[in-house]
Amino acid sequence: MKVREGIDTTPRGPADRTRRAIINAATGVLARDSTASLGDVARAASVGRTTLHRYYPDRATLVRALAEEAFHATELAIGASTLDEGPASDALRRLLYEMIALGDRFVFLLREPSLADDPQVDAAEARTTAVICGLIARGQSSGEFTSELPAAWIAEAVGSLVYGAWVAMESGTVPRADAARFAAATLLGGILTSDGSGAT
Amino acid sequence: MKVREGIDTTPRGPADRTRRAIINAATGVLARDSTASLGDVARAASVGRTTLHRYYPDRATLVRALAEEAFHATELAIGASTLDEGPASDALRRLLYEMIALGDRFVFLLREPSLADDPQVDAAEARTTAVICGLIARGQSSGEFTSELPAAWIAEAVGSLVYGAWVAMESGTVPRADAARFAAATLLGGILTSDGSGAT
DNA sequence: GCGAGATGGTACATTGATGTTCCACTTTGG
DNA sequence: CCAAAGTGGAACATCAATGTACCATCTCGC
Repeated sequence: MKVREGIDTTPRGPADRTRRAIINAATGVLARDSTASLGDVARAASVGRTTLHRYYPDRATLVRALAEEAFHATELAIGASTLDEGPASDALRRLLYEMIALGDRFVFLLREPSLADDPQVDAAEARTTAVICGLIARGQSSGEFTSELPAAWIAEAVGSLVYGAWVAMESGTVPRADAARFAAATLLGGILTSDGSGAT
Repeated sequence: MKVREGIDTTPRGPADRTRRAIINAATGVLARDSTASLGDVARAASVGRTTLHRYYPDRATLVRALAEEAFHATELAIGASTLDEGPASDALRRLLYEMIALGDRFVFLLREPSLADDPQVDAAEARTTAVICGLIARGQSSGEFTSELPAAWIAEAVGSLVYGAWVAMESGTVPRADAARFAAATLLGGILTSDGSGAT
């Protein structure tokens, strides 16, 4: 069995379809309940538990595969946001839209406890954080973004708001179509009215 | 993993001290890893596993007690923020400070999977959410806060940023002393510079 | 139709967390 | 000082999740 399989996008074999079904279902289930049993995962994927083990002998192996998939998707999202082009604020807005479109996949990375201090994951996270911090720094030196807040904090706020948007969509608090727009508006402009007066 | 101590409010019985030690330690441990074993919890509380069971026979019982404690603390925090007084923006700022000061206790509520669809918890959460939404609505009708964003979303954003601030403190990304200020600045004013020009 | 590949189900062994019981030890209040 | 309360540890029994083995079935392409 090849080591890196589930990561690539190419719709190869006919039965590799199963692998993707498992990846997708497992990400969804585990993002919502990290303590779900493998039986739950298998059921969500409409697959026998045996088959699940055939593809991913371990729970650890499965989780790792999901993490790699999720990170790959995240990197694609970052790439699709073309962070180097145009005003930093527009780039950041694009990034928020792309990250929120990741749905499950981003949230899974935040919520799976076993990934908490995994060196591989930490490294991948550091990489993407660095890219985002780069964008923030660009916006700060161009004068678009405030320099009163450290770039690292703003990067953290990006993640938090993406997470919040997911929760809000998940609970029905906010329509899926609006979530990204709301998150972007909140992060960029805050919630104060422009003049700040309390005038009615 | 050190857990904070002196949060105790009611200096009741002499050996009820143990109960508080367990509550505090357990909240800290489980907020960081919801899959931690009861042995881990007991060790963090410097208590025998037997003693832990003596106070909380069940894991479920323990978790419920922690949740009640956490919600109580949250309600105290909201109360201490005097949300009805003064400008809504100041009130919201106070709320952020208080909630971030909750530390573990707020995060635990977000991360414990078994609380996900607990009716008691949902009810308590709805109560606090309603209060926060009330504050937001007040700010919106006074013209302080934008009305372009639904109050429910802003309330969600509050929670997300509190969570983000905790993570940032936890990872050392942001000094504990600054986290609340950063979160408040981000939520209220956003990250764009006031004029929005890209002028250097 | 046939064989290869893939799947699902049953059955089983293992493991780690959990909850309980019992007992010896320490602390504390009187 | 003594009894009561509180505590920790060892030693279980239980249980759910996990991982494995085996087999029957299904569905392809040929």
